[in-house]
Amino acid sequence: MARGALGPPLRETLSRWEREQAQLKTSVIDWDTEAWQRDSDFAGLHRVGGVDMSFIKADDVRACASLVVLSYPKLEVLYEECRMVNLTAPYVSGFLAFREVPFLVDAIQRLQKKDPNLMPQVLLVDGNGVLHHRGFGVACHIGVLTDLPCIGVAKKLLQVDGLKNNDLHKEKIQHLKMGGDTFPLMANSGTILGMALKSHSKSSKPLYVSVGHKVSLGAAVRLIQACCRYRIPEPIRQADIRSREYIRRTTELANSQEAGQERGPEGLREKQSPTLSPTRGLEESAGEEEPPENPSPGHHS
DNA sequence: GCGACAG
DNA sequence: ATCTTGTCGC
Repeated sequence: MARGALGPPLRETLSRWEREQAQLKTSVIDWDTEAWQRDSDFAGLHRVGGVDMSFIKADDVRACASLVVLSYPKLEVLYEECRMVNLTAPYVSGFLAFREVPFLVDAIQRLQKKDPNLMPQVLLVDGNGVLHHRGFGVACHIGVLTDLPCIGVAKKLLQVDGLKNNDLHKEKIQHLKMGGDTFPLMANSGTILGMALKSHSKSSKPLYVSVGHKVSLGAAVRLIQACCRYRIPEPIRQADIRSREYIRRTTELANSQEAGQERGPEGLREKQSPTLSPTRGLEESAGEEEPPENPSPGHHS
């Protein structure tokens, strides 16, 4: 029941989500709003945030949401939070935000309350900004809800508005020579939706950078490049690493308790936040299991 | 029927 | 997103 069995209730949810995106979209600001964005060395920029979520295979409900804040330009971790959450929405391409954003915004707001001095001045988001079916990807969504400058960083091209991952596109990628090289991603309308960026000399795959909120595309690309020690910009990479590790330790703990203890449902459950107010979404998303998919065995050189 | 499908 | 080891190269 991956995509075929999604019934009428989901269809209604999707149109509700579309309306919500359209409404929030009117607040997106796609130009520089901070002085540091206009400075070639980002003078005045000291804290860059990154958010990401990791999931458990064979568990449709529990996931780990992670927020990190790194210093700039040294890219050292100043703040880190990982938290287990209960998902309320499935993943649907074009609606990623409704699956992940509530927990990430929560994390931002907790930081704001707990340690305002560590609030990031810009947030890097795993996914797209305006490079999106309706021009309102997850990076825009978080930006509007938090009022933070946000940048969308996707690892794969979302083929929308005439953008195609075809031979021409792959050829352009081949032509990217050194780290920092880019080419524009132009929609049918002539609008530049984002930039393909070779973020690291040794990576053949580019990043797809797009405006989320309160940044220009030029500043976004420059900052992403400045944050890349490896292919993935360090704030997102650290959030990813830490959330995966958190999941790994959590499932390990669960397994050891199930094996060692006869039955101890109390010890582990305490780690979850008791005060989650799930946004009204799909009630049935926590229902069934899915048989694992068998990917065809890839064989390259 | 075929292809696409951010995470 | 997740399932997964070693391997080739600097």
